[in-house]
Amino acid sequence: MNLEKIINALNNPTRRNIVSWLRDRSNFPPALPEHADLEGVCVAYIQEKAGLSQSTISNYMGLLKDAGLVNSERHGQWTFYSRNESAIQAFISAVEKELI
Amino acid sequence: MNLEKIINALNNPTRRNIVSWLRDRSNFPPALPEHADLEGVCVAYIQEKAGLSQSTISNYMGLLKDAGLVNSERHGQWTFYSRNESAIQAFISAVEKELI
DNA sequence: TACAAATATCGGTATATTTCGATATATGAA
DNA sequence: TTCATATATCGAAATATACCGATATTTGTA
Repeated sequence: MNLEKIINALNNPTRRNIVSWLRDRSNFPPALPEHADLEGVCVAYIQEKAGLSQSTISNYMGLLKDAGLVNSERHGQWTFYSRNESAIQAFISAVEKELI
Repeated sequence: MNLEKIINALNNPTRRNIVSWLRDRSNFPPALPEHADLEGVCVAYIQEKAGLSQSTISNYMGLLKDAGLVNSERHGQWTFYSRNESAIQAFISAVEKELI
């Protein structure tokens, strides 16, 4: 758990939004039928929702992944990102421990 | 409650340390006798503990204050900073609400 | 009033972050 | 193998942050 990296990753409103949006698949367009049973959301959908360039979102997802806040799985040409719930919980606990 | 400002203020290890150190007065040298009944810690003590320049710490305390995480009270030539517990608690709650 | 101490503000340099467009890579399909 | 699609990486410009030393401000005291 790298608190420094996590706070850094969350020190940006779009990245916080992404983590929040990923709570609910219905924040994004429906998955393609062949992806129906896969977890996570592809980069293109996140990009569309965030309204920033493809490269920026790819970079953001890399930061969130590197911080451990999201998981990624590649399936064919797509990378699917989903929340890492236990890491998010651990982060909250760490903030409480460090601050409270 | 400006989450953006707060996360920004906490996106620095020294500033997080300061908020943490302020939990316990005994992290600093004893107060002068004439300040014995005052809440908070003066800038010089915080500076000494942090090991950064006076201007940097003054700036940091301004950021923490502006974010609402600390209170300040001026008494004579001294400014005493103390934690704003309710703001800290509100921040934790906001992070939970936004992320969890 | 003059001085010293504590803190705040200013101006600057080095470094980091934001965000983009262009390009590279990987993969499925024709 | 060639092409199109999805994603990742690169290089750059604009902006923000981390700190510092120097200076200004405030206040108590000689």
